[in-house]
Amino acid sequence: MTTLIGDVLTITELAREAGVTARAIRFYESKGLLIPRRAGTTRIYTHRERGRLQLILRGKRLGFTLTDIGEYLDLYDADPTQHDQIVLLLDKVNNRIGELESQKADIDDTLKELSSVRAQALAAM
Amino acid sequence: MTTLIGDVLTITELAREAGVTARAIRFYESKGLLIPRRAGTTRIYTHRERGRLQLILRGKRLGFTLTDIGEYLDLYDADPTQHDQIVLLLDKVNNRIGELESQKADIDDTLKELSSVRAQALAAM
DNA sequence: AACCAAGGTGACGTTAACGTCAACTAAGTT
DNA sequence: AACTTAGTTGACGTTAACGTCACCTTGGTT
Repeated sequence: MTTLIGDVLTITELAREAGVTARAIRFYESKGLLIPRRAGTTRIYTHRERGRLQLILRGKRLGFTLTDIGEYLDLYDADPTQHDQIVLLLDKVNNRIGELESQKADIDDTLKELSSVRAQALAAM
Repeated sequence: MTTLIGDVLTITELAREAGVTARAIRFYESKGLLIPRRAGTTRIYTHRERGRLQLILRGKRLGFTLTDIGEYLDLYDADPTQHDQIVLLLDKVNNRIGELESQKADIDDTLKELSSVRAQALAAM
């Protein structure tokens, strides 16, 4: 393949950079989460796609489904010039914030319990 | 069925209380995450099983697999009298704590971004 | 005795998120 | 020209976590 000029990547380069397989990246695209441009048939990835991939991976680490992540990504693309869009956007954002806040609470509860388990284990040594 | 006496529940009662299906509870048992006593063939659930079910559900909310959750539950059952067990336990606990801390960091990053999205939406109104 | 609701045990179906071929194409290499 | 190296598109396989029957059993109720 021709070496790409400028700040763009091929699928394998992006895959290695992000620590995922090329198959996974194509799969995300088939779900509409990534829409790279093409040079003929070959996919080319720019800074924008790299950012979106990072958001996808973070969403996965947080336990969201790809469908969830798709809606989440739409928040960034939503056109904030239409009033109805704004209201919808604010609603979605607030919901997501609520979800994450309660997830943080779960994590904090779990961390407390693990500290207690650890303390008991140390006491038994 | 005979009404159970004392602080114990049938599978449907536990299911309703926890907001899951009886099928799911039997499934968790088949994976070794719950081991209720039996009255004949009927499963009976005590305070202990209720607590474990809550831990299972929280683990799921946090995005862990049932296999992960199984190991996690073992941490509470581990016999802390044997030195080797303690060392292993501490290792697992510390790993889990590390995972959760980085998950919290992911959440905080996402919350910041969402706040920014929200601020921009509000500014556009 | 007849019945019925709650519970039990397989066994198969389903969705999500990829992995794994297989077969083909386009672009440099030798 | 022959070969090799990405990259592409189906198509089928796989694992996790249950849902959904279908069929059987048991303990109260009528």
